[in-house]
Amino acid sequence: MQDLIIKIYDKLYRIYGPQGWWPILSHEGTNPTKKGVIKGYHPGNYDLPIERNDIYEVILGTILTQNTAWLQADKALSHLNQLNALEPEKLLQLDDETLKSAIRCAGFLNQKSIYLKEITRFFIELEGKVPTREQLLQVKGVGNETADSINLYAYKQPEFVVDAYTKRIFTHLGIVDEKISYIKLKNLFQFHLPGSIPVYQEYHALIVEHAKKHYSRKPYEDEILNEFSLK
DNA sequence: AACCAGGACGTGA
DNA sequence: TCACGTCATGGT
Repeated sequence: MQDLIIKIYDKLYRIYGPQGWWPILSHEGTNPTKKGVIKGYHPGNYDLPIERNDIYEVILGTILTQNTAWLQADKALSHLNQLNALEPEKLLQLDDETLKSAIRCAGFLNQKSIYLKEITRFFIELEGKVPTREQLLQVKGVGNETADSINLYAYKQPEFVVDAYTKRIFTHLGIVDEKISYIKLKNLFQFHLPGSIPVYQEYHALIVEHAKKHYSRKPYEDEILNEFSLK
């Protein structure tokens, strides 16, 4: 099992290369494997985000992309940027209708407009400090995956991110039961991996990249990771 | 023209 | 805890 988790990572990394997550608007993309939206990815650079507004932008993105294609979240961020609102104090000044129209393309506009302002107030109160997982989970609109995404990609903390794709791939391979909880699956990865921020960041991104290509429509056929199947 | 997208929340067993 | 309905828009 230990080798399995690492071997799968190695193979995905060999195939797809560094993913450059989390994409940031102001950083021009250089990842040729990505179609459509390559803007903002910064493969191989694990120092980002550095600037306060870039950290904030990553956080906004984690909310906007909930159950939504990144392309749409990216558009919403561009709209906010046009409104000069990729800064916490500015976003709070937007009236709700303006905010909703800016993020409409990302769906769930009524909830997400509330969530964005909630997380923004929380972000300001932090005053630059790194939030704990428990603190994040208390913010309305922040669940397990979003909390871990914020910690891993905005604050570079060692929290492994699990998403629907992760569960889909690893249940398909017969490595875990489909009813496994978020926390148990997360702990499985953290137990078998070195506590490396780049590895955590890449592994989740690689899972998403691989799943988009091979797990978006049933029946799932994964000739790439099939050699690791336990079924 | 259904199906899907880098989930979270509220509710009732 | 845990399963289930709901939230919304846009791409394929």
